[in-house]
This record gives sequence, structure tokens and C-alpha cells, in this order.
Amino acid sequence: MSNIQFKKGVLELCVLSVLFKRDCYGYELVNEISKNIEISEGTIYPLLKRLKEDGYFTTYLEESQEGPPRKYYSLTDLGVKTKNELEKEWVTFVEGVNTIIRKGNEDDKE
Amino acid sequence: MSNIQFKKGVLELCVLSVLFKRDCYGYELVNEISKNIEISEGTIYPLLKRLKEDGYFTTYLEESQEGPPRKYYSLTDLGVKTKNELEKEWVTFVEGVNTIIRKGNEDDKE
DNA sequence: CTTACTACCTTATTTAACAAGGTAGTAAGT
DNA sequence: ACTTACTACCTTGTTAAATAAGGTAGTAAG
Repeated sequence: MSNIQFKKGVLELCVLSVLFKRDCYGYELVNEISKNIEISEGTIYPLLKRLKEDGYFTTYLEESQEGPPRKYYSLTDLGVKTKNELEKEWVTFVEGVNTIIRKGNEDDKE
Repeated sequence: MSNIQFKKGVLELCVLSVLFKRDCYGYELVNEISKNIEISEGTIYPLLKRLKEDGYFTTYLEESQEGPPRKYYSLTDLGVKTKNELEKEWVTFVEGVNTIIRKGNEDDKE
């Protein structure tokens, strides 16, 4: 039950993790996350919309001297809680996959 | 480019990894992989079909005393090569995600 | 007044994973 | 002989994440 979506839902955790450190605007999130894994704007904006609808963060606008106003995202308590849960599930999932990869299952009895 | 499919394509790596250790039949693969991550038959059989079409393994039938004949899957050279590549990409991907989670990106001057 | 960059967003497509079904073999109970 | 249970195979239709490819609009420099 836990991680049906997990194999594809890792970006959700990434977004929540970056926002846990500091508020960011969408375009900034794309650039931050892109440093470590590949994503595109077309992926992030729909995701942000979805996560906001789910109540994981609030938003506010701020002027910019370099372009149009920026829409900042700020985690709610629910967002923080969800981030922590997802993080645990991620660790469990990675361990599961790594176990399969490493030992290819040599019958741990049970 | 490398791992567009990766977030969802981890099962492919899992199947190849188990088969790297020994030949298995489909139902057996479901049970083996299920020990560590959640999957269902409805996921595995179409995946096996796809991977066979891609030339990652050959198949052969064997009688069973406990039920209908078993269809065993056996990795080809291409399958082994692909398994190794996917494994490397998986490690890179996990490191990328973990970096995002842990430091939330505190400007490593790239 | 065009190019380049920042920054927002949407629509349509692809496809992995899944639920829910079906078929058929063996084996044991009634 | 008939049903149940388990093994073992498979397919169809649905869901939803990620993506590509577009569009809008602000700033700023040539």
C-alpha cells in the first residue's frame, strides 16, 4: 500500500525537501533540483499545483528586478509531516531495491 | 536523457538483477521481488513480455509436479549488459535524490 | 524593435504500474 | 465425481507521473 506511487513519486519528495530548507519560487526549484536529477518545467508546475491543492504549502508573490513577479512556495505543517513520511518510505524503498540488486535473493528463510 | 524512465523503471532493474543470479519463472519472480518491494502479477507479466521483445532474455519451458509448466527466463548478453548499465544509473539517481534530501541544496558552487 | 533571459502556465501524449479478471494444471477433501 | 486450494500462466482497461511542446508576460541590452 505504502509506496505504490513511489517509483514515480520521488520528485514530490524532492520538492518538499528543498522547500523544507527555505521558501522557493517555481523556476528556482527547477534549477535547484536540476543540479542533481533531470527535470523540466513542464514537470514541476503541474506538480506544484497538485501539491498546493493537497495543502502541502501556501504561496505568496514577490517582485523581482530581473523579470516578472515570483511565486514563492512555503511548506505547511502538513507539508513538513508529509515530507518526513515520504522520506522514510523512500529510504525503505531504496533498501528494498538494493537488497534485490545485491543479493539477488539467496533465500532468506521466512 | 539517461534516466527519464528511471523513476518508474526500477522494476526492470530488479527483474534483471534476480535473473542475473539464476533463471526464474514468472511466478517465482513475483514472489522473490515481493519479499523486498511491493509488486503484483499484473505488473510482472507485461514487463516480462516487454523485456523479452527487447531481447533481454530467452525463455524455456519446464514441467512441474505442483502445477502447470513453468516458463523460465534466462538473461542474454544484452540483458546482462543492460542490467549493469541500469544499476549504475540507479546508484547515480539515488545519490542525486539523497543529495537533494540531505542538504536541500546549499549552493555547491557547481 | 528584436533578442535574450527570467518566470509563470497549459495541453496532449506516453507509458509504468496496477486491479481485476480469465485459463488451466496438480492435489487433497468429501 | 465435485469442489476447494494452490500453482502458474496471461490479458484488458484504468490511473496518473513525467514529459514535450507550446504559450504569456516582465526586464534589459543591442
